[in-house]
Amino acid sequence: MMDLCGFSSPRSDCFPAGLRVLVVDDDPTWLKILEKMLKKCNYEVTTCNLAREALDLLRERKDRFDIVISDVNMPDMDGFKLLEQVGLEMDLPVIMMSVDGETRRVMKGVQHGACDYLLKPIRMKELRNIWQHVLRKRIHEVRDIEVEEIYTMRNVTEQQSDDGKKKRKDTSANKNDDSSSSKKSRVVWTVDLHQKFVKAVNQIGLDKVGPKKVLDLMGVTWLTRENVASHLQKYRLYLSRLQMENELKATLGGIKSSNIYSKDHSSTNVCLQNPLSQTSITMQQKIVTNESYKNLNQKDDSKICEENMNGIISGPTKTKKALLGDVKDPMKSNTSRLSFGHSLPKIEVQSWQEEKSHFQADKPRVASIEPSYGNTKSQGIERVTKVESTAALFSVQPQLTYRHAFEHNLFGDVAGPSYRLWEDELNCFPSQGFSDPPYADYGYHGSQELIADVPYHSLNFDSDYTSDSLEYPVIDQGLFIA
DNA sequence: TTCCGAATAT
DNA sequence: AATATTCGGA
Repeated sequence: MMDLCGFSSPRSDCFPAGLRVLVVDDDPTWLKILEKMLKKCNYEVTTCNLAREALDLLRERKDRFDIVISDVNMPDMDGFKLLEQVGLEMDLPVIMMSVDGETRRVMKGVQHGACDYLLKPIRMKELRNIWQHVLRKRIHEVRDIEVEEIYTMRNVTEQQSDDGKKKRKDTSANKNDDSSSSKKSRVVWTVDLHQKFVKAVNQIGLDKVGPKKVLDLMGVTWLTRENVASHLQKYRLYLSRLQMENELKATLGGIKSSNIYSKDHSSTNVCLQNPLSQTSITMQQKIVTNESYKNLNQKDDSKICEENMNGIISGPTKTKKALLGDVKDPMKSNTSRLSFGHSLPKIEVQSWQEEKSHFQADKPRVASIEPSYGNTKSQGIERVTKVESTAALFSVQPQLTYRHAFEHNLFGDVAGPSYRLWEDELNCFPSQGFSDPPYADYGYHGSQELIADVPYHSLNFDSDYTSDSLEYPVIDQGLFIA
């Protein structure tokens, strides 16, 4: 087992004690109460009644705190915003809290990366254990590094930073660290990241995009232009493919039936079903790429998107929030559903040991899964550091990928699905299944697993999660769909 | 020189 | 499949 004291946790000597907690709440009363309670836990407490202030504090010295506890409702800045910023900039575990336990909000919190969500009134017993999140994160970090080491053992030489180019400044937060020597971790384009990307692209305009501009706009320090370029390339491919499908559909007789690519694997084939489109598209792809890309440009793509979305999403396409809306739109295309009707595949938790050996064997870093959907040869879910591949369910299957993008989410490594904050889309959640989500009342309180032998375990969670056929929303990851 | 993007490599 | 790297050309 790991030597828990091994990782350079600041003050690892007496670990849980002295945990540096930043509490953010606009209500001074709560602030006081929390402070008191936290101090009773032997934590080192800093309070703050303004989110912005908190952010400043955090930015000032990002290594000054171990964990943040923040209220959700605050006048100066939405708690979620804060959460997001923190996740982005320093990657500290953040616990959210609020009085209401409204499912949506909790979910939103979790989706935004909260590692826990506490309901007020908060009691001691809920605070006593918050250090686990810090620990969990550390474990993850260590593991990530090990994994990377193993994974990239070979390409050691690497580019020596020859001249004084602007080197990425790398927030130690982002495990992008290339410390020690030789690791160039691959960028994982999480939904989150991709969102930023698309947002930037849209802002610039398809006609004027370039990796550089996008990179700048995205403001993700550790990304490189190459990263973006690569992604952009793929994105363009995606767009043109998208457009071609559109054209095809149009050609084939304006049947704008939404269900064309419906998931019914075996069902009576709809006249437009894939075989044709598939092939012809692939065949043409190369040729058309450029052209169509340009066309796409000229057509107002929001239109296109609308077309695509018609019927897939219930209700009219919302145009509010243009940016974000547009962002996801293209991805919405007929290639996916908003929700799908299978229960979440089962995740079998592996122990650290097992997993590790997996890596060493250079075996697929994939948890055992039980895909419940059709034809897929997909692996369904990954719960490990890198996402190697997403199921190639182009036409039909939505995918759930569990990415480490959610490192610090509530469930530790068995993260939530990687759908992400499509702000307005929470509507799309199949409400029935969620009346009693695991998030709300599940807690880590009292869980000992961390210090036990199976750090990555999510005991109860698992059963909770899988037992019922909760349906999960699928956010199209367009791009991630091959 | 820096940036692009297609092609190609991993 | 997803991302990185290369390389000829603006």
